[in-house]
Formats: sequence, C-alpha cells, structure tokens
Amino acid sequence: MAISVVTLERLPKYLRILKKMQSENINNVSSTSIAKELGFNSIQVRKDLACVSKTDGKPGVGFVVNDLINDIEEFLNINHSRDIIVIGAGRLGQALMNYSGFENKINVVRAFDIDKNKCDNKKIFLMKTLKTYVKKNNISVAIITVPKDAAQSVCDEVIDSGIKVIWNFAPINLKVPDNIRIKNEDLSASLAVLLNSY
Amino acid sequence: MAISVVTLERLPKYLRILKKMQSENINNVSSTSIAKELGFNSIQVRKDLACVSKTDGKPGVGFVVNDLINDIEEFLNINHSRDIIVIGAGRLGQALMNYSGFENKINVVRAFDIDKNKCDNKKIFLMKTLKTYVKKNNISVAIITVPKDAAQSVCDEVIDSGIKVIWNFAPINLKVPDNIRIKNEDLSASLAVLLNSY
DNA sequence: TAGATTGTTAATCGATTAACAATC
DNA sequence: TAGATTGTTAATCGATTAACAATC
Repeated sequence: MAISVVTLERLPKYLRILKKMQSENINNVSSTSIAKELGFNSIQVRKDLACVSKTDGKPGVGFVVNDLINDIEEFLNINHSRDIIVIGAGRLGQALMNYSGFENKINVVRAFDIDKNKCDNKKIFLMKTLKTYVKKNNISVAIITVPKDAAQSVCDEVIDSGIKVIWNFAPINLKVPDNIRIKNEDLSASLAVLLNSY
Repeated sequence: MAISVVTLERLPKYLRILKKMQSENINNVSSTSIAKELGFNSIQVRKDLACVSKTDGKPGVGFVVNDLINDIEEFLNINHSRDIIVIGAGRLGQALMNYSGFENKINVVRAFDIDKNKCDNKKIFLMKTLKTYVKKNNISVAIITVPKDAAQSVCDEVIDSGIKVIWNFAPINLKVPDNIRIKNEDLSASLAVLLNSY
C-alpha cells in the first residue's frame, strides 16, 4: 500500500533525531525512545519505520541507527543530491535559499527574479534566463515566493519552463494542470491552528 | 465537540475565497462552488461551515458571503487586532514581518535580535528589551526564527518573558512546559511530502 | 533466565463520503 | 412548480491505539 501523508510528514522528524544520535555515536535506538523524544506513540513509530526500513528491528534491542538513516533517506528519495530553485528573490525567497533545515542533499541553488538589481547577488538571476537554466540542468522542483498578485502568472511561466513540482508560498491557491504536482503552503492556516487549538 | 485540526486548517482557505468574492460584490455562495474552487468535497465544506456559521445556509441559495466572513473571523478569533512578535531578525524573520498572507487583524509588529546592527531597522529591537515589551504590551504570541543551535535557549527566554504561544521555524523540536502552546513548523516535512506524494 | 522490545492482529476512534428528505 | 442546495443520518474509509505472542 502507498505510504500515507501523515507518515511521510513524520519521517523527517525521525531522521533529525537519528542524525543527532549518529553524531553522538549512539548505535541502537528503540521505537520507544524515538516516540518519547517526539511525544508520539511508540506503536505508531514502529509502524512508520516498518514502512521504510529494510531490516527488522531486534526485539529487546531496537534498530540500528545508521541503517535507519539510510533507509529513511532512500525512501524519501534524498539519498542523492538534488538541485531546486526559488522563484522570487524577496526576503522569503532568500531565507529559503539559506535555510539550514532541509536535508543535506537538497540544495537550493538559485533564485530567479524580474528585478535586475537583485541579480547583483551571485545566486540570483533574471527571470528570463529561467527556461534555459531549467532545461539545461534538468531542474524539476521550484519554490514560488513571489507576491500574491503575480503568483499565478509566474506559476504558469514556471510550468512552461519545464518544472514538474511546485512548492507555493504565495498566499493564494495556485491552479495547475493534472501532471504538475503542487503544494500550496498556507502559513495563515498554520497560524489559525496555533491560535485556536485547544 | 471541539473542532478538529483539519477543519481549522481549511477555514482560512474558505476565508480567502470569500473575501475575494466580497471584493467582487458577490452576495451568495454555495458549498459546491467553494468546494470546486479548492478541490474539496462539498459535503465537507458544508460540515466545516456548520461548525462555525451562526445562521444556516438557505437550500437552493447557499450562504451569505458577508455573514460567513464574519462568522469565520469570529470563530478563528481574528476579528480583533492582535500584535505578535518575531524572535530573530534574519531573512526569514523579516520575511514573516512583511508577509501579506496573514489575516488583516494579525500584525507582526516587531522583531527582536541579539545583533545590535540589525536594530537600525525601525521595527527591530535588541533581545534584552524583549521582556519589558512583552509585559507592557501584553503580547502572547511569538514566532521563533533564530538559528537551530540557539533555538532552545531562545525559546526558554521567550517563555520567561511571558509569551504563551510559540510558532517555531527553527529546524528542531523545541521542548516547552505543558502550559505553553507550540507549533514546530517543519519545512523539511513539507518538502518530503511534496517530493514523494503519489 | 528475565526484561525489553519487536511485529502483527484486532479494536477503537475520527474524518470523509454517500444517501436523502427538507426547503428556498 | 422544478432545480438547486441545504443539513443530517448512515456507511465507508483510514489512522491510531491496544493487546499479545515472539524473540533478542
């Protein structure tokens, strides 16, 4: 069965803990200890790990930290390096270019913008060079951080350039064709939950 | 019964559509049309709206746009203005200070940072002035955008200043006492879902 | 061995969707 | 009236949690 979105969302959290343990030379880990660290249920952790790990955990011992890291990275498809780009070199775009929380092999390599002045920065380029760059370097993932009103037309342009996967931070629901994968990141939804949860 | 998190997350999306309609002088809206716009199921939309709207929709007609906006805003507790602050005036912190996607009444009024040089900006202040400001202005919500390694100690300091609700963007799971509400925003989890969903 | 932890099967819980009578 | 749309009740679906035998 295909993995569920909720499990997918938990995997990076496991990965973070496992890498911390790795850096502390801890060899084995139990689902109980991972669960405790994250405030999850240990059965849930075990079920999640069962979806991705190639070797079973050992009763009484737990899992091998290094193996688990490899298995999760392979499953998440982040065991090979991957270049992604940002459209819109405003503050948010630049923040994402420098974000330290993405997995090691994910590199936000370039931002594109219509503003010539922004292109002084070594990693920011003019929007009109987008299509050539995407084709030449086989980029498939783009993050959109342009202002709301520009977002849909920029999105169309990005798709035209050959991008297949879009992560949208503009506060608008972008419409894309069926063959394009999109996630509309909704910060106001996150805030709504935070302000109102129990 | 308490509202579910998933419903809570959908409400801001409805609000966005409704406000767009309001600006276009559309008076009535059906759950079907909202659902279509967002790619949701119309029964789901109706159920969600039933949780928050004070007056029933009219069969054959739908809901009154203006009323729905008021009801959702009241429910989400964003019908009165609310000041929130940012801790860490890096690119992400500044991006959030200028983000246009939050609801009107939510104002990110100030950022705090340990770097004196950043405080040239009119809205950025030294960290050591945090506690006084929070107490004096009765601030209850803070966004943390400091580097990962500083995050937990900054978080402790923020709690000590009197903040009750924390929205953490640093890529680490912050630990807080039971009486503090926290959301660890996990961008690498979002990316994991995007790269691997179906 | 005894204790810790595993994976699996079954039970529970909650969210989504379907069906449908009511009504503007 | 006929068509559109509502709110509610029941069915389905999937995720979480509980129970437990197996085993290191």
